[in-house]
Amino acid sequence: MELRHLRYFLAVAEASNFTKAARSLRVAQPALSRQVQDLEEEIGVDLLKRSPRGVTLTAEGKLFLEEVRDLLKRADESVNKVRALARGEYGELHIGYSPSPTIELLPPALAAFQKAVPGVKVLLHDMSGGEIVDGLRSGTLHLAVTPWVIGEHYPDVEFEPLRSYPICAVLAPGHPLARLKAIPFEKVAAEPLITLSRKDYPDAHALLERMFRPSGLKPRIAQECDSGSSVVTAIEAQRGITLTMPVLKLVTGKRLQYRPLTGVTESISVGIARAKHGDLTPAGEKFCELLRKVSKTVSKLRAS
Amino acid sequence: MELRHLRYFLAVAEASNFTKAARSLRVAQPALSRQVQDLEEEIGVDLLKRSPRGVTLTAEGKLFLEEVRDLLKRADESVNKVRALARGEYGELHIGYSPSPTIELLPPALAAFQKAVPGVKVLLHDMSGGEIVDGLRSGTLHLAVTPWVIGEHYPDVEFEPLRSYPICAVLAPGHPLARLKAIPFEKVAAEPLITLSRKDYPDAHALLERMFRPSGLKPRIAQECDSGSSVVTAIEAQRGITLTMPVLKLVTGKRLQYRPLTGVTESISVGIARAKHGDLTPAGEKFCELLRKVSKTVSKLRAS
DNA sequence: GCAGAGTCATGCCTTTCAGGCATATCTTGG
DNA sequence: CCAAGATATGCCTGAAAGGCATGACTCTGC
Repeated sequence: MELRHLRYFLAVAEASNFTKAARSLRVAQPALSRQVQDLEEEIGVDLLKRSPRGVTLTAEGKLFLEEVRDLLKRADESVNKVRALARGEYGELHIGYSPSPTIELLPPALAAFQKAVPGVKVLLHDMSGGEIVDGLRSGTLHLAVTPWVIGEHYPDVEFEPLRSYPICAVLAPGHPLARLKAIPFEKVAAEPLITLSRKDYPDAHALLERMFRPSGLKPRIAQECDSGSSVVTAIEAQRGITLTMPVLKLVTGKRLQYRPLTGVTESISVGIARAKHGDLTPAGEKFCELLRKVSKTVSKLRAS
Repeated sequence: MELRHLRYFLAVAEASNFTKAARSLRVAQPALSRQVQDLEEEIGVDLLKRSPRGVTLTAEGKLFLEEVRDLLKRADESVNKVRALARGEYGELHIGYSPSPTIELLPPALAAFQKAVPGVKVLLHDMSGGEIVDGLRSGTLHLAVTPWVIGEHYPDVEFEPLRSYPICAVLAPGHPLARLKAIPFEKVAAEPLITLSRKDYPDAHALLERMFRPSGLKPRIAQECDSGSSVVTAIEAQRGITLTMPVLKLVTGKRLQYRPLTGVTESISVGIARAKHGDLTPAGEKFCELLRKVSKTVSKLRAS
């Protein structure tokens, strides 16, 4: 049985007439007649009652007609779905991200994406840096928007920087250093530090090492937290300070003080991470394109 | 696109390997390779990533695989449904009937049928004689189990008698004639009669005429009812008597008295009515077969 | 580093079968 | 009783599915 048989049967059933169906299918009537005969023979059931003034459906034919209509419709829909997926207009896009550091990029990009390609479901996964790398390598994530320490490499994962942020000190409002407009690195280095956990955020620790190495100093890590919000709480509780990028102001508002550092060259990039060889779906590519566009707009805005 | 393409794609996707898939499909590998190429070309999407050690699915391929699995399964099920219908093991059977007169036949036949062919839904329609004839002619009903006056003919409807019942008089318990063991027809003819309505049950009236004609007497119809239960109520209320078959005892129990008639040759048959040329589904034929079987069993039982 | 085994693709030929044309058969309507 | 219109049948052709041999490529194991 082939789809041809079903298409032919459908045409005959709808026309109640071989001759007319043959015309609409642009085949000769005998060819059509034989194909339908073959179909009936193969399934072993008479579907049509032939008469010299057309055909009528048997009870079996009526049932089969319904089934065939459904089958052909589904076949069509299946092909269209796949084509839509190929055009990036259908499917799911799993994106790993860190909420706070991506606040400048992700929300506008998401809005633009949903407007441009409403057929694609975007699934956001709030994950730590380590989980993101694992997710990309295993294929669970299609891409990630995340901070990245330039110079750190993971096999099979590549990073495309979009925004670069200087590193600043974050203090509780009452902290003695808060009186300075800019804080020299040596002063900061002496303070107890609140950091993200080494297990979940190896990058953050790699960055710390890079910052401290030239000076020969050692960081005094007072506490490791497993999320950004815990860090904020710890700082408010006067347990220490932390070093991170200034965009977090957008999240923490006036609860914490941000001060630029002097004597530090390292910076934090935020951008797109993706698997090196697992090729991205068109929807994913489109999303990257939008992220780049948003990043350009934001860069201009900040420069002016 | 033909089902062949889908079957081939499915085999390749499941084997992740053209060569093995070709073996399981019993075609040569190049033939398979080309068919899948044709499929990809037709839908315009790459479904497989070829490599020198097998194939893997693209994202589009994964989606299409799911669709194809479903499609092929449904195609298979459709054919099986139609075959089951042709074998009489699937579908619906609309049966018109009169509840009381068919009490000997229908319940046992229904039970046997549901046991033998559980895939067929039997839909019972409680209808008057006239409605049954209309239903059979229009095709709403596949068949009917109903009383029939032998000798009455309707175009396009044929009747097969299964059981034949004598006609008896039905009286309220206190009725004067109830003292007789058997009632001569002339005595009955003088009584006021309760009948079914002429509009809905032309047969019942045809039967009355046949009974009265030889004697030259005229029936005194006191009341026409539109259902058997109304007749029962009217008799209990002493409005008159009625003439019908003795099986109704099984329904009315001791509420009414049944007395045989003398001097009457007419009888009432109960059996299968069906459209003359609209051929019955196999399920319908099977049901008729069971009715005949039940009728034989009952006849033997009553004879002994 | 190379041979070998495995992969999928390509070229060429054969075979199958869908499709076209002519025509037979049947029923209905005028 | 014939014409019109329906489906089925016989015969032939051509497109395309399939088979075989082979090519191109990549891993694996020696």
